[in-house]
Amino acid sequence: MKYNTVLLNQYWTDIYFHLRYNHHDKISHQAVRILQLIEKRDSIGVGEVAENLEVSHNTASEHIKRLIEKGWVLKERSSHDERKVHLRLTKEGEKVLHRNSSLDEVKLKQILESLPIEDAENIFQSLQLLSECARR
Amino acid sequence: MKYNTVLLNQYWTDIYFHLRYNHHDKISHQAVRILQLIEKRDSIGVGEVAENLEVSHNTASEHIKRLIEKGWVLKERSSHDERKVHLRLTKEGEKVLHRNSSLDEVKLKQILESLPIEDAENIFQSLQLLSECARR
DNA sequence: AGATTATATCTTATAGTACGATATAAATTC
DNA sequence: GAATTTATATCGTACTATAAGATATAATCT
Repeated sequence: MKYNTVLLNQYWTDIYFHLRYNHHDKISHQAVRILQLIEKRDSIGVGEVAENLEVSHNTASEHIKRLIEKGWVLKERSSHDERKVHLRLTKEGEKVLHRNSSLDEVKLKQILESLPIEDAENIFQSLQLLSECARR
Repeated sequence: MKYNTVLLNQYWTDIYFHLRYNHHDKISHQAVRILQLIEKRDSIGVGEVAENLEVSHNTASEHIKRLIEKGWVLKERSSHDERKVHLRLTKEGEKVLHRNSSLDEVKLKQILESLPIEDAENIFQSLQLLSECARR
């Protein structure tokens, strides 16, 4: 069977375009990427951020400094190896990331509640399955 | 019935985090937003871009100038009203936007082909339905 | 003690973001 | 047809983001 990934992507981008948050955060491209990385990874340091964004370690260090100044990220030194840093999001950082990458929960709920239960459950199960495959 | 939109968003962001493109485009936050807006709207001018991004018209005009310089956007004057501008994406602009908002079609295809046909079809139909609801 | 690793800071350079003021040119109103 | 409105463009200015090389520091490993 041939799958129409082009059409699937059209659905995907339409959903995000129409259901995303209308926020007023002043946030840069790299800032969102770093926040995402920190949230999705169990434990991550400055070097791994640099590697992932494909920028130099000093650039990554500067980015993180700015995110800490904004109150979105916390830095902790590893107890085993005091050179290493563990990054994690603050509550505010989680909120900012949510507004910049998730679907608006009010809009989402309205749609789900307007659908027949089996359709809503299908959406839920489909995304669950796809996310599990995506994580390998 | 209560829907767990928080969990659904976790699936959503996991999917995008793991299946997005690893691109090397140097692109800013606002540039992606404007490209998306131009692609999703039938016809859009400078003023509407400004309104949508909630920036002043001169700022929007500057953004668009830069996108034109990069070869991602084309500007055409309306034939009915020569003051108005119609913006549209170039082929290259479409590609850049795709790499910055869509799911990697190779990764997506691999996953869909690894699933039972009814699961893949369910994913397809679920996203189709959700996108239709999102567009109203 | 010396090498390596992980991160931070300083300097410099370029691009992105934003807006007020002003300009232009087409369309509309009086 | 002169005055006004509308849509967009440009100029000047200011501040932030992005990036990397050079250098520094401090912990850990050999």
